[in-house]
Amino acid sequence: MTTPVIVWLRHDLRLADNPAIFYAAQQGAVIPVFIDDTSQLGNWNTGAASRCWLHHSLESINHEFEGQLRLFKGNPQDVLTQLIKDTGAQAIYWNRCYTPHAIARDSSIKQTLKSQGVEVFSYNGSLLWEPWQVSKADGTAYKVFTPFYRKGCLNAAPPAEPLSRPKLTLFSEQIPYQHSLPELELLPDHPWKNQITDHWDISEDAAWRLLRQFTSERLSDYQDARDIPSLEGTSTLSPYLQWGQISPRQIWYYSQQQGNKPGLEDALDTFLKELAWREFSYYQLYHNPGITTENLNQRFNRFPWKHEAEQYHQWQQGCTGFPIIDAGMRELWQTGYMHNRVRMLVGSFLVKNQLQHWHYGARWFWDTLVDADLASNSASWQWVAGCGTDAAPYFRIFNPVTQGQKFDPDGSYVRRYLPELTDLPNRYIHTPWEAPAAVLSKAGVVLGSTYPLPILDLKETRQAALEAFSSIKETV
DNA sequence: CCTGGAGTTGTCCTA
DNA sequence: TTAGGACAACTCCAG
Repeated sequence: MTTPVIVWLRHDLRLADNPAIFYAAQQGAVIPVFIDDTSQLGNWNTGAASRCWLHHSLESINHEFEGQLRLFKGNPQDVLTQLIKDTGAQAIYWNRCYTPHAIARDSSIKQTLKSQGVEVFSYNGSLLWEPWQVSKADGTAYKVFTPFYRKGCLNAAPPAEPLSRPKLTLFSEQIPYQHSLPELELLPDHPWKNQITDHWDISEDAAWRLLRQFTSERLSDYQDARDIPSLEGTSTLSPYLQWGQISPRQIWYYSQQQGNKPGLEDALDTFLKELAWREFSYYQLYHNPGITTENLNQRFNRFPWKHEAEQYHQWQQGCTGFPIIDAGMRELWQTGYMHNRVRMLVGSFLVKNQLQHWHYGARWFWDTLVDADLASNSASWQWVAGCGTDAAPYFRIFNPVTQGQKFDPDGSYVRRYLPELTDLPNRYIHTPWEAPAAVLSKAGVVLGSTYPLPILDLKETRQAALEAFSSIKETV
């Protein structure tokens, strides 16, 4: 029997286009390993919704490994050292992670294992371009998306072509201290977990079904449909990307192949640009590891945030009295996902109408999103708050009523998540407080009882936000 | 070196 | 009813 080699899986739970598995398979009997890292990831341990997703991902990929996926819990350094000793593995393979703590953890482990004579091979399995390979002519990092993408990325060497799914020889000996999946306790002891996973088919095959369906049926309408939250206009591939059930390279090349038809140019370009936004988030996090907690624009360090526990709670629970906001927050709670446009609206509401710190929004999203991604989450919250790279201008304050009327004109998104408003006519679906008493009563709506009254005044809070933003201007 | 146009996702007021 | 301008400051980048 050949010497076994370890593949340490993290955010790359797929068999195809997985460089670590691909190259390990050429070397010997593969020991696929997943470790629930209980050391600490800098206060960013995997959130509850993501752990649900992870549970099902591991279950699914374990089938692909014929039940030979080895699960552990603990400090990866310790687990791997022990495992190498016990199995006689001579080499370990992994695909890179790009969050600050993972980079530090992996480079330390790499150094230690190498000093013990173990070969360590790491690959890019989750980005189109390595963050250190894209820079301006003067060598510094881009700060604006469009030149980053158009000049920096598109003029660089193209992403590697996806790798095929290798034939594997699997290591089959017993490892006495490995865990079963339930022993990892990834699922919360709460019925909420079922709501989340009922909405998703979690596997590498499911990711591909989604991509094929998206490119064949939905790409052509992507430009317009992606803004309408009641439609399935977006790809919803984000959680699969986050856990690596599909790779960005697979999406990049497959969608270009399928979208290479007259009339699809613009839609394809817009879709690829969304993948590039994911890249840009990782790029920003790599070059500014502090963005998970610190304002990129330090002027915001003196922004007069308020923290009102009750208002925060109303936002979290989707009880603000603004239907599009509440529908979004309840979509998040029920499905672990929220439509992109609605994410912007609830973000703007928390940060600008409520003047609460973006940290609170980022934390809640981190815990409740199945696609929670430290890079995208941090960069996007800073974007909404106005303190990030290429941020939304301070005066861009979304009006939840106007946005609701524009992007959910028939209220079908709102009604899906707020059944208590089902019978309200379209005319009042985004402004129930303006409905005459007779209309409310006919619809069975009692404001303040079956559905909340608005918790704030949009006009006043908008004005307060403009003043707060003007208070931190450089010239003042 | 300087100069000027452009930059993910809006809203409100005025004419 | 609809279109246009105001609402900052700053970075990137082509000329």
